Amino acid sequence: MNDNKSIRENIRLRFQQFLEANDLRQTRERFAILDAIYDIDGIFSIEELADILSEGKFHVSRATLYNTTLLLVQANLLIRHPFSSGAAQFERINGLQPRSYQVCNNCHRITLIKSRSLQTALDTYHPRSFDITHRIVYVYGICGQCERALHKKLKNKNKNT
Amino acid sequence: MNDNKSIRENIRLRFQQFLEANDLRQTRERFAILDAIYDIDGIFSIEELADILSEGKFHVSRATLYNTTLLLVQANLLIRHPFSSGAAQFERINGLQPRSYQVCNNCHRITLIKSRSLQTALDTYHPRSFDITHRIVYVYGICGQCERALHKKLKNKNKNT
DNA sequence: GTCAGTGCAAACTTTTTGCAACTAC
DNA sequence: GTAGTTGCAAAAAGTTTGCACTGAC
Repeated sequence: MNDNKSIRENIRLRFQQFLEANDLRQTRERFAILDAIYDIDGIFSIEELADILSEGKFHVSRATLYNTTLLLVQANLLIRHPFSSGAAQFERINGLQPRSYQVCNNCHRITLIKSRSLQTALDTYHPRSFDITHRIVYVYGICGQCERALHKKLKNKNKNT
Repeated sequence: MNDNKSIRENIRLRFQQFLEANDLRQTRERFAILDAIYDIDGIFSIEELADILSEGKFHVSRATLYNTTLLLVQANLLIRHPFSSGAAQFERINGLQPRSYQVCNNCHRITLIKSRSLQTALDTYHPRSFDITHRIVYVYGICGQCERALHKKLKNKNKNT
């Protein structure tokens, strides 16, 4: 299937339109960065993005990476996650569908939630005088694996008292 | 109403329980920071938190602030937002109720959404083997004010062509 | 040809770390 | 008394900025 290819074309077109609408130039760097981002499956940092690009023999400076990721976030082609305290973490978005993540407070593992009911529930929310570009849900908690580990730990602790 | 006071007591108790459960010490600093956070209404940075504390004549080092905010996030008494690229932005949570935010891509203004339907929709989501502590929804888009401004700008641009 | 965009490196901001002093348990 | 915590300051990590050069329009 060349579904993936057509998604890319669509993404590139949307970025192009965004640049035109905002009187910004269509540079090789900007499209190379967009392409690199759509090569990455999942969450990445600026550092990792720079690595991907240089592997592909395309060098861009830090300044340009920061500048372009900011533009992509504004263009709603990229999201910025609230995880971690160090480097910013990004993830590409295809656009309109709401994305939901399950985040474990303990092991910090992040899982994409694919709940039909949650999706439709979000779709039904329509605020007045606010033009939605995308929605993200974070469900924080303790995953099954950590739950069992913590439970075991607690049991051992009480035993020793 | 002393509702506020009882919420505080409850929060302090929950932090205390969290510390005990994790074999962590109950220090003056930790509770002072928790108190300061619950004095702040809305989003704040580490810097602002330090200011609030020193106004209250309580000095704590950066190291302790970073350490304690991390603990509070783990204890689900504090959330960390994905906004901005510089300093981390935090906000207290009372706990169980899901929180929803409307974020403007243009002016970056953040508004708390109080939608009954959105709340209940989120409440109906129950994943298997995942113990939810809290949920946050971010609805990104363009606010009415920016919408009008951008529209006007676009009109002027076309006029000049 | 002009000026927005880029690269580079330096500056700056934010966060983390090491170690001595302190204090909760 | 013994760790876990804290403060301080230094180091590291991450991001922004200034300026000269380049290339999109």
